[in-house]
Amino acid sequence: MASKIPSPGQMLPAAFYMRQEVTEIAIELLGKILFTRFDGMQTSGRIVETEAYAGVMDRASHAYGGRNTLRTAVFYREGGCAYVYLCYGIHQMFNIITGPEGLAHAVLIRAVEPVQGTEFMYKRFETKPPVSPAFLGRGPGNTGRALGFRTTHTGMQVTGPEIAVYDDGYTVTDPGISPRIGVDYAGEDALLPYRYYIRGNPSVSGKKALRI
DNA sequence: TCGGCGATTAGCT
DNA sequence: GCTAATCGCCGAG
Repeated sequence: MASKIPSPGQMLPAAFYMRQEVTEIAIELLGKILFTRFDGMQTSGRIVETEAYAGVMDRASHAYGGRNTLRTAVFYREGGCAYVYLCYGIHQMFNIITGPEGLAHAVLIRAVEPVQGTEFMYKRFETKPPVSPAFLGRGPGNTGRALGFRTTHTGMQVTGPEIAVYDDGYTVTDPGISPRIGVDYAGEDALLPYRYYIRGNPSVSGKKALRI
């Protein structure tokens, strides 16, 4: 599936991210191409796993309870900008802020299937034994690393030129749906069916460490 | 100012 | 199944 580079297609406009329904946006992002160009390296991957974070009412969200700090201020901006944060001191997690200004919704990109620039991705991993390309974008930490995201990219627009999302015509029918991963601290909100993925895709995370 | 901890991952038992 | 790695954030004091 990742063997050929798709035509660029149409970049999703800013209006796509400004809609109210964050779960709808998270589902529609499945199958789209996420592109980055950092430090002269162009890389892209097909989004195969996302999670929705529903603003100040969602205990799993960094904006829960209306929290508004230096780190989370970007949540309250108009949809269409990046939120990249450091997790466990190691992993750069890439999110897209959605909804109108003030709503504080976000979509976490949890996995991509590498499409373009895999040689740069391998370089970013300084990878040891050869692994399948699918491994490079499996899970949010690996996705952030493969595509070169850093926390300093927070606030950058995802409508180009450094970050962009394209629709190349790939369609997803019957996406998988489950509770979000790693948010047990969120109580009842941890049970919300806010994780979406392309069934059977080898880059989707969660499956027992099959590190091919 | 200080200390606990996290939207994770990989490697070892 | 268990845990180290690793550091900025944020609530407590």
